[in-house]
Amino acid sequence: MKEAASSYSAQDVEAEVRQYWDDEDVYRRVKTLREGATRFFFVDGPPYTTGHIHLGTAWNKIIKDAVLRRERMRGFDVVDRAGYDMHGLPIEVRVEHELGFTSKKDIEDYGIAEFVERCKTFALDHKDIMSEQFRQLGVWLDFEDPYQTVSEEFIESAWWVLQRAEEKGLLERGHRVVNWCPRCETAIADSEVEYWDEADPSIFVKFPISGRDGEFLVIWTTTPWTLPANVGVAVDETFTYARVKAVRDGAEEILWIAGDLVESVLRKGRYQDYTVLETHPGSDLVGITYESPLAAAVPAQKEIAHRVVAAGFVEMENTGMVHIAPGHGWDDFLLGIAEGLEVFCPVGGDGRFTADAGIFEGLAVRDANEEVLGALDEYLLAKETIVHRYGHCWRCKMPIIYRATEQWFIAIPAIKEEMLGEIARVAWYPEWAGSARFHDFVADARDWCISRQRYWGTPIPVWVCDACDARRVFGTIAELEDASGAVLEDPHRPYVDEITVPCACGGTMRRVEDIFDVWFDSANASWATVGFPRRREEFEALWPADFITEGQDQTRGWFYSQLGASTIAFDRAPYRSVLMHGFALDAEGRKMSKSFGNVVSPEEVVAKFGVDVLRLYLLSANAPWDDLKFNWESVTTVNRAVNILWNVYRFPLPYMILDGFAPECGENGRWEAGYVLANHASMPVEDRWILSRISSLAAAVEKDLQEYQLHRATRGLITCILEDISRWYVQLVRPRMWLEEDAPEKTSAYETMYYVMRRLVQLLAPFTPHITEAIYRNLRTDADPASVHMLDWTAGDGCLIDDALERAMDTVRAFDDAVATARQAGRRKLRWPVAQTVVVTGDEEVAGAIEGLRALCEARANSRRVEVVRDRWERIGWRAEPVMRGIGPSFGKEGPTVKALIEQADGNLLKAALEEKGEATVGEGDAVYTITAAHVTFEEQLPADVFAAPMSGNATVYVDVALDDDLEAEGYAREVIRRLQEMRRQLDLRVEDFITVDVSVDDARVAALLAGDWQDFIMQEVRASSISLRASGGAAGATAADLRKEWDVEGITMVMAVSARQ
RNA sequence: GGGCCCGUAGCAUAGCUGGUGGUGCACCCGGCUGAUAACCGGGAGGUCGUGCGUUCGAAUCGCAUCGGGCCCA
Repeated sequence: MKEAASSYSAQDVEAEVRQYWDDEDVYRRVKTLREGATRFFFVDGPPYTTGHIHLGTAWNKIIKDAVLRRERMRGFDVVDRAGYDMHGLPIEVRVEHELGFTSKKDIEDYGIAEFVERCKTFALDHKDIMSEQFRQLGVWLDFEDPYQTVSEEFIESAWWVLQRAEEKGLLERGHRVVNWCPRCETAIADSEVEYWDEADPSIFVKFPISGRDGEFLVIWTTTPWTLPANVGVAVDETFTYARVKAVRDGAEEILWIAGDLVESVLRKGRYQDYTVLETHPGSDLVGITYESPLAAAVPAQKEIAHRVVAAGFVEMENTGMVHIAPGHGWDDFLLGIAEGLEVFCPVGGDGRFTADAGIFEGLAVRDANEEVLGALDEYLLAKETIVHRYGHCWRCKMPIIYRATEQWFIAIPAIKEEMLGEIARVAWYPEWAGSARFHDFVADARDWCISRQRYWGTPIPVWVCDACDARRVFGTIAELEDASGAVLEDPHRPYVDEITVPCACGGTMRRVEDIFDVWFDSANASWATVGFPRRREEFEALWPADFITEGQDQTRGWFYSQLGASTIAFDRAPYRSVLMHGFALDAEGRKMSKSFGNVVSPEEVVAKFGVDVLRLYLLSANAPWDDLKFNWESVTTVNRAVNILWNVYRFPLPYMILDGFAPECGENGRWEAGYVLANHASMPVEDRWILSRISSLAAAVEKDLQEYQLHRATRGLITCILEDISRWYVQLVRPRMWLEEDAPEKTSAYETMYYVMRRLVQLLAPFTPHITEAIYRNLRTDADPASVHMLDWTAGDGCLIDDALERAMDTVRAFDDAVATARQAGRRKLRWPVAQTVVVTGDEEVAGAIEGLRALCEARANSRRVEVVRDRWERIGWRAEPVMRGIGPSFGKEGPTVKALIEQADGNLLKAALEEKGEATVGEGDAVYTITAAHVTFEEQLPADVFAAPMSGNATVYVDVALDDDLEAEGYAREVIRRLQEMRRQLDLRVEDFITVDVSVDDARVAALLAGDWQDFIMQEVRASSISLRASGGAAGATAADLRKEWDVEGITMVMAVSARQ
């Protein structure tokens, strides 16, 4: 054992520990230690390899690390392979940016091979940067060999699943409306769409009804550019629609508008007057045909048979009639299929109109809005601007469009019931994450569009014959190489695109150009992480995962994609238990974002307070599943707790070292808590108490962790350090630390303190791995495991738990508080002894606790005697209070005299007389009055020097602060001692050093009080080899002293001189 | 527009199987001090987001509404 630094420096401690872990390869050794034990299969949700980690990413990995460190301590051989998500559009966009590209054409001109190579380099570089950042957070995952979605092995696992989907008939190719980014020129998933407010035109348009001149259907839209693709109008069959004659500037026209909306629509169109001619249910309108108002501008529109159809999604808003363009809307598309409407989509992948769009050809769709409005001419009934939420590409932030395209889908609805059944079998923390949130999400799930028209991703392993259109899905690279006769060096584009396969029909099969949605990559993590399908043993032994944990955003992300892929492949969920955690927000509960400037980086916190404080803060601040509102003040508070842990740890070290203390060990030389387990029955009561507390704490921590109540576990630990160890046990045990002789009480104190620290670091190790390692390494015996992280987990020593003692000690602490309050009221400092302290209570448990722990109470209260009185303490007197309401009627104008007499009377005598005879007399001579209970009430009266304070638990504490010579002498002696100790400290003396002392007191009486026994007491307490204590004015004190100070002690000047003994 | 979660003193948080609202930090006053840029006691500070309802009684249950977050449309 070495002494510890006098103040905790996170930087020093953590750097040293990290150095030790590196030098000794501790992480590997911990893993080796558990090899061969029961496996615990954890799967890391792969962060995307772009940019740096933020507080949320840090929180995520810290939760994982805390859980896994504990599982290792519990004896499991933990599968802890880190993972990275490395394909996809975000990286493509970053690389495009670096190269100054603006379109897919730029990429193709540059060369797909070169482009993909740059994407790969980007992903690999950022993977390494992030691994280093995670390591800096003390995260022990396997970053040496992480699974990477770009690896051949991983790609193969995705292929294998797609082949299963094909076998089950779940893989579909179809013409669908998808979210389309016109800049990236690809379909993007619903989950890749970000919404924010955008200003758009809000227009009301007249569609001329066929064969009825001057009669129109009125529709509303915010996307004028979709009008060239209009093929129908939807109505609700049950709504009432009005046929209205409307007048504007003298001209009349007939308009169809939903009845309730006529007024508002016509006002927007600035019509001066109108008459409702007739009303009809929507069902009557179905089948009406109309012409496109853009027929002149878009020739293709002339060929389209426009008609009114019924739909369930129409709402009583705007005009109650919905413009239908199946090529540009999801609902429109489904309705179009159902109604046999044409799917017309005159927009290309670049977001520009094609030749089918007539005069609009070549225009980017959103830019074409103005042109369309112009072409509408008199058909435009009204135009406003609306600000509404509109979707944008998550990477390039361009507004998305909806576009009907050829895509690949997984038919999720076909396996939805199975997925819901699996959700119910998984253990969710919290429960509602699965039963409510995830369940509802999956219940609404639609087909999953898995294809993207991009370059950097897992290629979709589908080959289609250019002659007969037959298709083949390859599940492994070997299978593809077999069929093609070619060797695939790299499964990425463009290499894989070069592979052709002969078709049975004699034609040639070529790969479809698409790549997978990145979510389809990470969906395979649970089997790819153990090398499936190439290697099967691990998979069969381990899968599905025992535990995963990710943020609530992954409900629609990784929790979902994994469940989907796993249901396709194995008909079951890929995880047994899931902890869903919250989001890291700023102090105001707002999302951290660069544009708000409210981002707090993990590095910032680490630089100020260290990794352990960051970890303990993140884990204790709130429940894992609640959003975390980052708060610097709370971080400071946690920092304080960690500092106190350090202080508590270092407090006994100098004494232990001085005494050459070594904890009692087993025959193998390891510490096994042998001393306390064997001797606890005979140990001092405060030792037994703290041993019980630590054991109870361990049991509580265990229970909390079983439910992933990480915040409760960590808060329990922090509270124990602060309340039980620092504020109580250390205070109680302190005197025993400097007992000179080899006393059994001292051994007991050392063994207890040692036990407390050993158990504490064991329980804290998963959460604050550095400081616990530093403490453990200093405390461990040579035969003990080298690292705290090699220890076995503990749920506490049940045999040390003594509930009754814990309750009794709670009572003593309440007593301690009450004494302090009473002393404060009596203005008697704790340093000054008092003669008597009395606890008045009718509560036998309180009485028993005080009496059972009387010596402790006396020491804490600095009281010569502590007594319990069951009913009434005889020293509490009664003060008589006159009752004027009774005195007035009885004594008339003598009332004030009686009042004064009662106030002066001895309340105790008065009360006794009244209780005995029912009446009493006050006054003397001629003025004697007889009073009864009607004239007086009694209040408690404390003797002059007694002060009271209520104590929780039906008790009151009374402290008699009166001084006699002896008490006063001790008080002054303690005042002198405290100041001499302060001087020792200023001289920076070691605990074992002796001093010589000279004290001159500017008060002869006090100097006399201190002479004799008290002088010896002072010598002993301050470790003085000689002392000269006298009244000042006599011979001058020694002139030479290491330190001389003049003190004001309770108004008396004392000059003290201290020298270290040579 | 829908689903889920959160909303308690200046800040953070406990209580949420209904019975007079706790704790920590910060603040003010006092004390202690051989852990000492620690520690202890006391005090002040709350419309438990808002409204309505159920109940003898609601922070706690129900409905509505507002604000924040994640997700979906």
